[in-house]
Amino acid sequence: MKKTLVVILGPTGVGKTELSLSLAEMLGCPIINCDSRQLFAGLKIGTAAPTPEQLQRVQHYFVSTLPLDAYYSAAQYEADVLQLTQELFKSHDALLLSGGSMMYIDAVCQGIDDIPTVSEAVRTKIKERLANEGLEALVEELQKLDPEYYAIVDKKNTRRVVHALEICHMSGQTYTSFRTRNQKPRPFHIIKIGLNRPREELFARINARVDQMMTEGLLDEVKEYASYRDCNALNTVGYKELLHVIDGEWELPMAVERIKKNTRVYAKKQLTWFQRDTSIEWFHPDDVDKIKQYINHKLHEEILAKD
RNA sequence: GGUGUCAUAGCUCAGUUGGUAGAGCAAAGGACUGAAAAUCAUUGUGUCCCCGGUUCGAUUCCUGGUGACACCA
Repeated sequence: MKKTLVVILGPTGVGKTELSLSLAEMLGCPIINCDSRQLFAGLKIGTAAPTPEQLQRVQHYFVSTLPLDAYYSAAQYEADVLQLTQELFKSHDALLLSGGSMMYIDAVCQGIDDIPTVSEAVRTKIKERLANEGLEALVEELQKLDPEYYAIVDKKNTRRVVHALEICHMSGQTYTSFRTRNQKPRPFHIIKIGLNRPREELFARINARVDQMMTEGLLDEVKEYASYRDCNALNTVGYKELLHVIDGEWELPMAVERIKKNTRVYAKKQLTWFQRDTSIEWFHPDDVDKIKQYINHKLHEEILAKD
């Protein structure tokens, strides 16, 4: 029988965690976390990570497994999840992948191109040149080294330009040559369940959740890990704003408002990304029975199709 | 009841010496392939409270009304 990965996705704060637990119990399977920040140990309150009770209810993978200063990427996540699913599918017909990190979901479901990992030396070199010569100089060089990517790249987006240039230097080839955008085949079926609510409802939940995080002690959590401020893990909504408070630059109420706003913006960004994916079947998180019915229907259908 | 001030974008307000208006916040929409909760970029038509008057023309000036606030009774 062909194995199935059930993906639960949606904007932050929509209610993925609770529904995933319920589905995991129905399917008798563990949950693979697909939230790029819940991966880091320590970021609990601010990422709304599953609670100890929830972790007890259902076995989770990739929650709090990385040190804050770890280098990690969507590509690494793809490899890690594929390896894990290979193991888990030996004892399960269905697995649950739950989270809102768009690129991580795509990495698992479609794969991302095989691009060389940039060495520390190259990364540092380009970084220095960016500081000394400015973005425009790098854009100009990219035009020479990879005109095809130059034509389509967002020339104001430092990250994109720098990364393309890093790859050119790293490999001696164009960045374009690695960008096949081919969809990689997976040895399992994929069902995507999208969760969404009316915008007002979603935003009200987000605002309330931020207040809740503050009463749970988010400020202390940020203080505790403030020394990791330069790590990517801390470049996260909720953490970056409160670091300004710790530094005495912002008043707390203002920071809380910013966290709410930035979380709302993030939620919208997620929805924009997901909207392009026509394979997603959308539900309101409260329609638990409907969702269960849909999943059972799909699982059954795919068993029949396979047999 | 009297006097005064105010009424402009979802909110707080600016402004137009009379030629139908713009900031902040909020909001909306978008891009995205090895840092992605990251990074980048786009978007302001609103009965200028209502009826009338003056005027070629009123959101702007004037009469009246309505509402809010303040003060005096």
